[in-house]
Amino acid sequence: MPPDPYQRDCPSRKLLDRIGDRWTVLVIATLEDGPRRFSEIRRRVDGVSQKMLTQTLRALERDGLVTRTVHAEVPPRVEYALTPLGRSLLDPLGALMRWATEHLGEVEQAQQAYAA
Amino acid sequence: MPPDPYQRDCPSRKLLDRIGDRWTVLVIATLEDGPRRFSEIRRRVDGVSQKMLTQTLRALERDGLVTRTVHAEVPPRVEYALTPLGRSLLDPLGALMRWATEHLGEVEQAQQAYAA
DNA sequence: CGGTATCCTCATAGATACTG
DNA sequence: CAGTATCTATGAGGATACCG
Repeated sequence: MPPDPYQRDCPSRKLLDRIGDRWTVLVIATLEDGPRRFSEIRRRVDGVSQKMLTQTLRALERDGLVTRTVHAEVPPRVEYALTPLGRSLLDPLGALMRWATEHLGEVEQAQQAYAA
Repeated sequence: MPPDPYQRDCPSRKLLDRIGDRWTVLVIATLEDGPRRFSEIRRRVDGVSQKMLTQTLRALERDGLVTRTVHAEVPPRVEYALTPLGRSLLDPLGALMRWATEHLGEVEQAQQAYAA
């Protein structure tokens, strides 16, 4: 029996939740073109708090989507990069982001029509 | 300037949040093969409360992704169906669900490795 | 620089009860 | 059947302070 996110206790539902998470989507996309430092990601993903970014990155690390590399320098430099598994998420998440930006106008029109 | 979900106040970010929502994903997918009644959707999406399902469906209706049709019968029959705009989300969301089910095993392995 | 720890709040999911 | 209304509590997430 394959995983079934329609079932409430199937682990795939939790996974689906996490990969659709607001910060996860943007963080993964940020790492598309190569390793990035903590502060670079934070600047790129406007509005993410340090706490949430740390939390999101830890979860991605645990799930094997991202690696964390500490360079022994002063000041410390920490770089995050996508694993092959993480890279395999780029297409699905990219499609989602593209949908949101491309269809935003239609959605806003629908909202105005609905208000009336 | 196109919508940019990296910006905290861009409406596309809210939209992205909503289409990645746990219930939204499953509800949209449930409507893939045609109109469904409220109770059918509720049974299919295991664990969703009446409140959350109503809320999710209302949001989808407002955003122009789903239509709501009340059939004047006793007992009342209410059917939900995807609009063309809603159908255009099937591919991106389907890809996301497929990713979650196909890579669940790898993620779980990574989690076990991380624990050690 | 890149965190961790703590506190606090406020949104929202869930449970429950009621209705056209 | 398909909701609405109300209450509660839980936990996501922000603010702040401190640390290696």
